[in-house]
Amino acid sequence: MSHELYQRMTRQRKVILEELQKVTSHPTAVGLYELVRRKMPKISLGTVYRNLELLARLGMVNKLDFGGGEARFDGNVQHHDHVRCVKCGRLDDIHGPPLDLLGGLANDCSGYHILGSRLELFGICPQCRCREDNLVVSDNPKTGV
Amino acid sequence: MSHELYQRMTRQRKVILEELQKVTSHPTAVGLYELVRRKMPKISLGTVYRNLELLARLGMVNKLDFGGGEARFDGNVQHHDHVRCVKCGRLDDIHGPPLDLLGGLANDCSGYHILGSRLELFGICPQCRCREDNLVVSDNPKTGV
DNA sequence: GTATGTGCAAATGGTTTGCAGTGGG
DNA sequence: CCCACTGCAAACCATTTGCACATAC
Repeated sequence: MSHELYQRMTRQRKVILEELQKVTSHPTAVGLYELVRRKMPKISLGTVYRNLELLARLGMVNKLDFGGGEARFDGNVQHHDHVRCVKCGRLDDIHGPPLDLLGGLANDCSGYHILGSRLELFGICPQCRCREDNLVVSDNPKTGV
Repeated sequence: MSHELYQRMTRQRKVILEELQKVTSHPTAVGLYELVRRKMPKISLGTVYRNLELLARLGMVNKLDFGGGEARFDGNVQHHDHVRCVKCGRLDDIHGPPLDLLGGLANDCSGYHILGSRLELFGICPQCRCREDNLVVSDNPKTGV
């Protein structure tokens, strides 16, 4: 998306990108920090934040910043929509045809120059529906890992 | 939405609700705090936050918590979508037919029990387009007031 | 060699909370 | 009269930033 280029591919930047592309779980910055620390124990959280921000600007990762406290990150940069669980905050992909709504809407947006759109669905995730039935699951909704 | 009821209609709660319903500008908590202080100078920011949270739980106001730092609040509780300006953070209503997308999507959402949806468009607002042409506007994007 | 990147720790900014006192019903 | 609510200030938590050192190129 941007034409800015990073200057150096540091070991840290490489591991951060690789670990994020390896998972499908939309980790938070802290969750990814914990993943990356397994490979590189001395990395700092600040470095993870700085690199995620840079990679997001470069369009190499997606920052999913739908309110609710923490942002989540996605190594899949193709446009796709998401579903969030209102109970645990878990975020999943929506598989299926992308929603192209811009055509019909761009005309009546109070004079805005429309650049893009984002759809968030919310509901109860399968895990939380199970929990309601007293079944145990092992995911950690807090860090998204 | 919720069946919880507040216990007391305090002066503070009343003014907060009235001031929010009076404007169409989707203020932040701090922006609303400043509006309310004109009527009630000794009110505290914590009280504004506590009441906004309660009123949102009761479905009497809408909390618009699309990432990007601060949440914004809307006294109009009818469902309607929003456009956000990527330059100044301003948030406007989308006037026009509501987007009912749930029907076609609910089937393929990874087993989620879908409760609702929210569409955010983003672009450049009329004010920022003017600013690019060196015109002056008086809005305060910071507080949304 | 050198500017960019890192680790660390402190700062920031929006929001929440503990507590002692207030007031709505 | 009493418990929910308030003002105040401190705490919280995700994120950002300043600084001295390290390292990719």
